Amino acid sequence: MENIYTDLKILLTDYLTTQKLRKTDERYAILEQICLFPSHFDICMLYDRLKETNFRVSKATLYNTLDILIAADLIVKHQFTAKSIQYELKAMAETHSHLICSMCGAVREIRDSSLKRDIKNMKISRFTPMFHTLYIYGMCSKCKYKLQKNNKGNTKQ
Amino acid sequence: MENIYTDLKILLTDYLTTQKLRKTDERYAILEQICLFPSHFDICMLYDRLKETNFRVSKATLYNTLDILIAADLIVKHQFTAKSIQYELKAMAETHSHLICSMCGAVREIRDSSLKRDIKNMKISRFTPMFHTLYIYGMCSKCKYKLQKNNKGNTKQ
DNA sequence: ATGTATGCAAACCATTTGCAATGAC
DNA sequence: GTCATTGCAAATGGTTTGCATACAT
Repeated sequence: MENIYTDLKILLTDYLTTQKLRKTDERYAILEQICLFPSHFDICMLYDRLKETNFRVSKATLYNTLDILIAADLIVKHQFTAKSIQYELKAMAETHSHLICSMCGAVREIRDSSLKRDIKNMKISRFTPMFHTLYIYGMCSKCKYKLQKNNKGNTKQ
Repeated sequence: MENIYTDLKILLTDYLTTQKLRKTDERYAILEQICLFPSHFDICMLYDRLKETNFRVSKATLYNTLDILIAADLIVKHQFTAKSIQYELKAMAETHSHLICSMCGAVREIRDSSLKRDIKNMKISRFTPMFHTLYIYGMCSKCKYKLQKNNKGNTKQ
Protein backbone atom coordinates (compact mmCIF):
# COMPACT_ATOMS: atom_id res chain seq x y z
CA MET A 1 0.00 0.00 0.00
CA GLU A 2 2.72 2.48 0.94
CA ASN A 3 4.62 1.72 -2.22
CA ILE A 4 2.39 4.07 -4.17
CA TYR A 5 4.62 6.70 -2.60
CA THR A 6 7.66 4.98 -4.09
CA ASP A 7 6.18 5.50 -7.54
CA LEU A 8 4.89 9.01 -7.02
CA LYS A 9 8.16 10.14 -5.47
CA ILE A 10 9.88 9.40 -8.76
CA LEU A 11 7.24 11.28 -10.72
CA LEU A 12 7.56 14.24 -8.39
CA THR A 13 11.33 14.27 -8.77
CA ASP A 14 10.94 14.19 -12.55
CA TYR A 15 8.51 17.07 -12.45
CA LEU A 16 10.61 19.20 -10.13
CA THR A 17 13.65 18.56 -12.27
CA THR A 18 12.09 19.44 -15.61
CA GLN A 19 10.45 22.51 -14.08
CA LYS A 20 13.70 23.55 -12.41
CA LEU A 21 12.04 23.59 -8.99
CA ARG A 22 13.82 22.60 -5.80
CA LYS A 23 13.57 19.18 -4.22
CA THR A 24 12.81 20.13 -0.64
CA ASP A 25 12.17 17.78 2.27
CA GLU A 26 8.80 19.46 2.80
CA ARG A 27 7.56 18.54 -0.66
CA TYR A 28 8.41 14.88 -0.22
CA ALA A 29 7.08 14.74 3.31
CA ILE A 30 3.78 16.21 2.13
CA LEU A 31 3.45 13.75 -0.74
CA GLU A 32 4.29 10.89 1.60
CA GLN A 33 1.54 11.85 4.03
CA ILE A 34 -0.94 12.28 1.21
CA CYS A 35 -0.27 8.71 0.11
CA LEU A 36 -1.31 7.51 3.55
CA PHE A 37 -4.81 8.99 3.34
CA PRO A 38 -7.36 6.35 2.39
CA SER A 39 -9.15 8.87 0.14
CA HIS A 40 -10.06 12.56 0.24
CA PHE A 41 -8.45 15.01 2.59
CA ASP A 42 -8.43 18.74 3.13
CA ILE A 43 -5.68 21.16 4.08
CA CYS A 44 -6.47 20.97 7.78
CA MET A 45 -6.34 17.19 7.89
CA LEU A 46 -3.04 17.23 6.09
CA TYR A 47 -1.68 20.00 8.30
CA ASP A 48 -2.61 18.14 11.48
CA ARG A 49 -1.29 14.85 10.21
CA LEU A 50 2.07 16.36 9.30
CA LYS A 51 2.31 18.09 12.67
CA GLU A 52 1.85 14.83 14.57
CA THR A 53 4.27 12.81 12.44
CA ASN A 54 7.43 13.95 10.66
CA PHE A 55 7.55 17.68 11.09
CA ARG A 56 5.29 20.69 10.97
CA VAL A 57 4.85 22.53 7.69
CA SER A 58 3.26 25.96 7.38
CA LYS A 59 -0.12 26.43 5.74
CA ALA A 60 1.46 28.63 3.09
CA THR A 61 3.83 25.86 2.10
CA LEU A 62 1.00 23.36 2.04
CA TYR A 63 -1.00 25.45 -0.41
CA ASN A 64 2.06 26.07 -2.51
CA THR A 65 3.03 22.40 -2.58
CA LEU A 66 -0.47 21.16 -3.35
CA ASP A 67 -0.53 23.45 -6.38
CA ILE A 68 2.71 21.89 -7.54
CA LEU A 69 1.36 18.37 -7.03
CA ILE A 70 -1.71 19.30 -9.06
CA ALA A 71 0.45 20.75 -11.83
CA ALA A 72 2.52 17.56 -11.70
CA ASP A 73 -0.71 15.64 -12.23
CA LEU A 74 -0.31 13.64 -9.03
CA ILE A 75 -3.36 14.89 -7.15
CA VAL A 76 -6.71 16.47 -8.04
CA LYS A 77 -8.83 19.08 -6.39
CA HIS A 78 -12.49 18.55 -5.47
CA GLN A 79 -15.08 21.12 -4.47
CA PHE A 80 -17.84 18.96 -3.10
CA THR A 81 -19.13 21.74 -0.91
CA ALA A 82 -18.46 25.46 -0.66
CA LYS A 83 -16.51 25.08 2.56
CA SER A 84 -12.93 23.94 2.20
CA ILE A 85 -11.46 22.30 -0.84
CA GLN A 86 -10.70 18.60 -0.80
CA TYR A 87 -7.85 16.83 -2.54
CA GLU A 88 -7.22 13.27 -3.60
CA LEU A 89 -4.50 11.27 -5.31
CA LYS A 90 -5.25 11.39 -9.00
CA ALA A 91 -4.58 7.67 -9.32
CA MET A 92 -7.37 7.04 -6.81
CA ALA A 93 -9.78 9.63 -8.15
CA GLU A 94 -9.74 8.00 -11.56
CA THR A 95 -11.25 4.82 -10.18
CA HIS A 96 -14.51 6.15 -8.77
CA SER A 97 -17.29 8.69 -8.77
CA HIS A 98 -18.65 10.47 -5.72
CA LEU A 99 -21.96 10.28 -3.93
CA ILE A 100 -22.56 13.38 -1.85
CA CYS A 101 -25.34 13.62 0.71
CA SER A 102 -26.91 17.07 0.42
CA MET A 103 -28.13 16.91 3.97
CA CYS A 104 -25.12 15.82 6.01
CA GLY A 105 -22.34 16.37 3.45
CA ALA A 106 -21.01 12.82 3.69
CA VAL A 107 -19.05 11.74 0.62
CA ARG A 108 -19.01 8.13 -0.55
CA GLU A 109 -17.23 6.62 -3.50
CA ILE A 110 -18.60 4.25 -6.09
CA ARG A 111 -16.90 2.39 -8.88
CA ASP A 112 -18.41 2.87 -12.30
CA SER A 113 -16.01 1.57 -14.89
CA SER A 114 -18.51 1.45 -17.76
CA LEU A 115 -19.56 5.02 -17.19
CA LYS A 116 -15.94 6.13 -17.06
CA ARG A 117 -15.41 4.46 -20.41
CA ASP A 118 -18.43 6.20 -21.93
CA ILE A 119 -17.19 9.55 -20.72
CA LYS A 120 -13.70 8.90 -22.09
CA ASN A 121 -15.21 8.01 -25.45
CA MET A 122 -17.31 11.15 -25.73
CA LYS A 123 -16.44 13.18 -28.77
CA ILE A 124 -15.89 16.79 -27.79
CA SER A 125 -14.96 19.44 -30.32
CA ARG A 126 -12.42 22.14 -29.54
CA PHE A 127 -11.62 20.71 -26.13
CA THR A 128 -8.98 18.29 -24.85
CA PRO A 129 -10.30 16.43 -21.82
CA MET A 130 -7.78 15.56 -19.11
CA PHE A 131 -9.84 14.53 -16.15
CA HIS A 132 -13.45 14.46 -15.06
CA THR A 133 -15.50 14.29 -11.92
CA LEU A 134 -18.97 12.91 -11.55
CA TYR A 135 -20.70 14.06 -8.38
CA ILE A 136 -24.08 12.56 -7.61
CA TYR A 137 -25.99 14.55 -5.01
CA GLY A 138 -28.81 13.06 -3.05
CA MET A 139 -29.66 11.61 0.31
CA CYS A 140 -27.73 8.95 2.18
CA SER A 141 -29.74 6.22 3.88
CA LYS A 142 -29.12 7.64 7.35
CA CYS A 143 -30.54 11.07 6.47
CA LYS A 144 -33.45 9.52 4.61
CA TYR A 145 -34.27 7.45 7.67
CA LYS A 146 -34.10 10.52 9.92
CA LEU A 147 -36.36 12.45 7.57
CA GLN A 148 -38.96 9.68 7.49
CA LYS A 149 -38.91 9.44 11.25
CA ASN A 150 -39.45 13.19 11.57
CA ASN A 151 -42.29 13.19 9.07
CA LYS A 152 -44.22 10.55 10.98
CA GLY A 153 -45.13 13.27 13.48
CA ASN A 154 -46.95 15.46 10.93
CA THR A 155 -49.08 13.06 8.97
CA LYS A 156 -51.46 15.81 7.95
CA GLN A 157 -48.45 17.39 6.14
CA MET B 1 -38.39 32.32 -23.00
CA GLU B 2 -39.49 34.45 -20.08
CA ASN B 3 -42.43 32.18 -19.41
CA ILE B 4 -40.18 29.79 -17.53
CA TYR B 5 -40.64 32.31 -14.73
CA THR B 6 -44.40 31.86 -14.99
CA ASP B 7 -43.93 28.17 -14.21
CA LEU B 8 -41.31 28.54 -11.53
CA LYS B 9 -43.27 31.26 -9.76
CA ILE B 10 -46.04 28.76 -9.14
CA LEU B 11 -43.59 26.17 -7.84
CA LEU B 12 -42.05 28.75 -5.54
CA THR B 13 -45.45 29.75 -4.20
CA ASP B 14 -46.26 26.11 -3.56
CA TYR B 15 -43.01 25.61 -1.72
CA LEU B 16 -43.35 28.73 0.40
CA THR B 17 -46.90 27.77 1.28
CA THR B 18 -46.18 24.19 2.33
CA GLN B 19 -43.12 25.30 4.28
CA LYS B 20 -45.05 28.15 5.90
CA LEU B 21 -42.57 30.73 4.64
CA ARG B 22 -43.54 34.25 3.61
CA LYS B 23 -44.17 35.28 0.04
CA THR B 24 -42.07 38.42 -0.15
CA ASP B 25 -41.54 40.65 -3.17
CA GLU B 26 -37.78 40.10 -2.86
CA ARG B 27 -38.10 36.35 -3.32
CA TYR B 28 -40.12 36.69 -6.50
CA ALA B 29 -37.93 39.47 -7.89
CA ILE B 30 -34.85 37.33 -7.34
CA LEU B 31 -36.36 34.32 -9.05
CA GLU B 32 -37.48 36.50 -11.95
CA GLN B 33 -34.00 37.84 -12.51
CA ILE B 34 -32.49 34.38 -12.28
CA CYS B 35 -34.77 33.24 -15.09
CA LEU B 36 -33.27 35.92 -17.32
CA PHE B 37 -29.72 34.61 -17.05
CA PRO B 38 -28.77 32.53 -20.09
CA SER B 39 -26.93 30.05 -17.85
CA HIS B 40 -24.67 30.20 -14.76
CA PHE B 41 -24.46 33.19 -12.54
CA ASP B 42 -22.90 34.08 -9.22
CA ILE B 43 -24.08 36.20 -6.32
CA CYS B 44 -22.36 39.34 -7.61
CA MET B 45 -23.88 39.11 -11.06
CA LEU B 46 -27.30 38.65 -9.53
CA TYR B 47 -26.77 41.46 -7.05
CA ASP B 48 -25.71 43.89 -9.79
CA ARG B 49 -28.52 42.85 -12.07
CA LEU B 50 -31.13 43.39 -9.39
CA LYS B 51 -29.67 46.75 -8.50
CA GLU B 52 -29.97 48.02 -12.06
CA THR B 53 -33.49 46.70 -12.63
CA ASN B 54 -36.33 46.35 -10.15
CA PHE B 55 -34.89 47.13 -6.77
CA ARG B 56 -31.80 46.51 -4.73
CA VAL B 57 -31.69 43.50 -2.43
CA SER B 58 -29.06 42.99 0.26
CA LYS B 59 -26.44 40.28 -0.06
CA ALA B 60 -27.74 38.63 3.08
CA THR B 61 -31.18 38.28 1.55
CA LEU B 62 -29.69 36.96 -1.66
CA TYR B 63 -27.87 34.19 0.14
CA ASN B 64 -30.94 33.41 2.18
CA THR B 65 -33.22 33.32 -0.83
CA LEU B 66 -30.88 31.20 -2.94
CA ASP B 67 -30.85 28.62 -0.18
CA ILE B 68 -34.62 28.56 -0.29
CA LEU B 69 -34.64 28.19 -4.07
CA ILE B 70 -32.22 25.30 -3.76
CA ALA B 71 -34.37 23.65 -1.11
CA ALA B 72 -37.37 24.20 -3.38
CA ASP B 73 -35.44 22.33 -6.07
CA LEU B 74 -35.59 25.26 -8.52
CA ILE B 75 -31.89 26.02 -8.79
CA VAL B 76 -28.63 24.14 -8.24
CA LYS B 77 -25.26 25.17 -6.91
CA HIS B 78 -22.01 24.63 -8.78
CA GLN B 79 -18.47 24.85 -7.48
CA PHE B 80 -16.44 24.88 -10.67
CA THR B 81 -13.58 26.70 -9.01
CA ALA B 82 -12.72 27.53 -5.42
CA LYS B 83 -13.54 31.20 -5.89
CA SER B 84 -17.22 32.08 -5.72
CA ILE B 85 -20.05 29.66 -6.08
CA GLN B 86 -22.13 29.61 -9.23
CA TYR B 87 -25.83 28.86 -9.52
CA GLU B 88 -28.06 27.73 -12.33
CA LEU B 89 -31.72 26.95 -12.88
CA LYS B 90 -32.14 23.27 -12.20
CA ALA B 91 -34.25 22.85 -15.33
CA MET B 92 -31.29 24.10 -17.37
CA ALA B 93 -28.60 22.24 -15.46
CA GLU B 94 -30.30 18.93 -16.16
CA THR B 95 -29.76 19.31 -19.89
CA HIS B 96 -25.99 19.54 -20.03
CA SER B 97 -22.59 18.73 -18.57
CA HIS B 98 -19.75 21.18 -18.12
CA LEU B 99 -16.39 21.50 -19.80
CA ILE B 100 -14.00 23.49 -17.67
CA CYS B 101 -10.68 24.75 -18.98
CA SER B 102 -8.05 24.25 -16.28
CA MET B 103 -5.91 27.00 -17.72
CA CYS B 104 -8.29 29.92 -18.22
CA GLY B 105 -11.28 28.73 -16.20
CA ALA B 106 -13.76 29.08 -19.05
CA VAL B 107 -16.87 26.94 -18.64
CA ARG B 108 -18.71 25.52 -21.65
CA GLU B 109 -21.79 23.36 -21.72
CA ILE B 110 -22.36 20.20 -23.72
CA ARG B 111 -25.43 18.09 -24.18
CA ASP B 112 -25.04 14.42 -23.40
CA SER B 113 -28.46 12.84 -23.20
CA SER B 114 -27.26 9.24 -23.42
CA LEU B 115 -24.81 9.72 -20.60
CA LYS B 116 -27.50 11.34 -18.48
CA ARG B 117 -29.64 8.30 -19.05
CA ASP B 118 -26.84 5.94 -18.04
CA ILE B 119 -26.26 7.86 -14.85
CA LYS B 120 -29.96 7.86 -14.01
CA ASN B 121 -30.07 4.11 -14.52
CA MET B 122 -27.14 3.39 -12.21
CA LYS B 123 -28.07 1.18 -9.33
CA ILE B 124 -26.84 2.69 -6.10
CA SER B 125 -27.42 1.03 -2.77
CA ARG B 126 -28.28 3.00 0.34
CA PHE B 127 -28.44 6.31 -1.54
CA THR B 128 -31.24 8.26 -3.21
CA PRO B 129 -29.82 10.30 -6.08
CA MET B 130 -31.44 13.67 -6.73
CA PHE B 131 -29.11 15.47 -9.06
CA HIS B 132 -25.68 15.05 -10.54
CA THR B 133 -22.95 17.10 -12.11
CA LEU B 134 -20.36 15.95 -14.59
CA TYR B 135 -17.41 18.31 -14.87
CA ILE B 136 -14.85 17.54 -17.52
CA TYR B 137 -11.59 19.36 -16.94
CA GLY B 138 -9.11 19.89 -19.72
CA MET B 139 -7.86 22.49 -22.13
CA CYS B 140 -9.97 24.65 -24.40
CA SER B 141 -8.76 25.13 -27.96
CA LYS B 142 -7.60 28.69 -27.31
CA CYS B 143 -5.32 27.70 -24.44
CA LYS B 144 -4.04 24.68 -26.34
CA TYR B 145 -3.15 26.92 -29.26
CA LYS B 146 -1.35 29.37 -26.97
CA LEU B 147 0.60 26.54 -25.35
CA GLN B 148 1.71 25.15 -28.70
CA LYS B 149 2.80 28.59 -29.84
CA ASN B 150 4.83 29.09 -26.66
CA ASN B 151 6.48 25.70 -26.94
CA LYS B 152 7.75 26.42 -30.46
CA GLY B 153 10.33 28.74 -28.85
CA ASN B 154 11.94 26.04 -26.69
CA THR B 155 12.30 23.03 -28.95
CA LYS B 156 15.01 21.58 -26.71
CA GLN B 157 12.31 21.30 -24.03
C1' DA C 1 26.89 32.90 -3.74
C1' DT C 2 22.37 33.03 -5.70
C1' DG C 3 17.78 33.07 -5.71
C1' DT C 4 13.97 29.72 -4.64
C1' DA C 5 11.20 27.98 -0.70
C1' DT C 6 9.65 28.39 3.78
C1' DG C 7 7.20 30.41 7.89
C1' DC C 8 4.85 33.97 9.85
C1' DA C 9 1.50 37.37 10.16
C1' DA C 10 -1.33 40.41 7.86
C1' DA C 11 -4.56 40.95 4.08
C1' DC C 12 -8.30 39.41 1.33
C1' DC C 13 -12.86 38.36 0.21
C1' DA C 14 -16.93 35.45 -0.23
C1' DT C 15 -20.08 33.98 3.01
C1' DT C 16 -22.28 34.03 7.61
C1' DT C 17 -24.08 36.07 11.69
C1' DG C 18 -26.34 39.36 15.07
C1' DC C 19 -29.51 42.65 15.65
C1' DA C 20 -32.71 46.46 14.95
C1' DA C 21 -36.25 47.85 11.71
C1' DT C 22 -39.71 46.36 8.42
C1' DG C 23 -43.66 44.20 6.73
C1' DA C 24 -46.41 39.54 5.65
C1' DC C 25 -49.83 37.10 7.86
C1' DG D 1 -49.98 42.21 16.97
C1' DT D 2 -46.68 38.66 16.09
C1' DC D 3 -42.80 36.88 14.31
C1' DA D 4 -40.42 35.88 9.87
C1' DT D 5 -37.67 38.60 6.75
C1' DT D 6 -34.83 42.26 5.46
C1' DG D 7 -30.65 45.34 5.49
C1' DC D 8 -26.68 46.70 7.58
C1' DA D 9 -22.34 46.09 9.51
C1' DA D 10 -19.32 43.25 11.91
C1' DA D 11 -17.43 38.58 12.30
C1' DT D 12 -15.73 34.40 10.32
C1' DG D 13 -12.58 31.43 8.18
C1' DG D 14 -10.35 29.42 4.26
C1' DT D 15 -6.99 31.06 1.07
C1' DT D 16 -3.52 34.40 -0.57
C1' DT D 17 0.15 37.68 -0.13
C1' DG D 18 4.45 40.19 1.44
C1' DC D 19 8.53 39.89 3.40
C1' DA D 20 12.48 38.35 6.19
C1' DT D 21 14.95 34.07 6.95
C1' DA D 22 16.59 29.50 5.60
C1' DC D 23 18.50 26.40 2.51
C1' DA D 24 18.84 23.71 -2.29
C1' DT D 25 21.62 24.30 -6.07
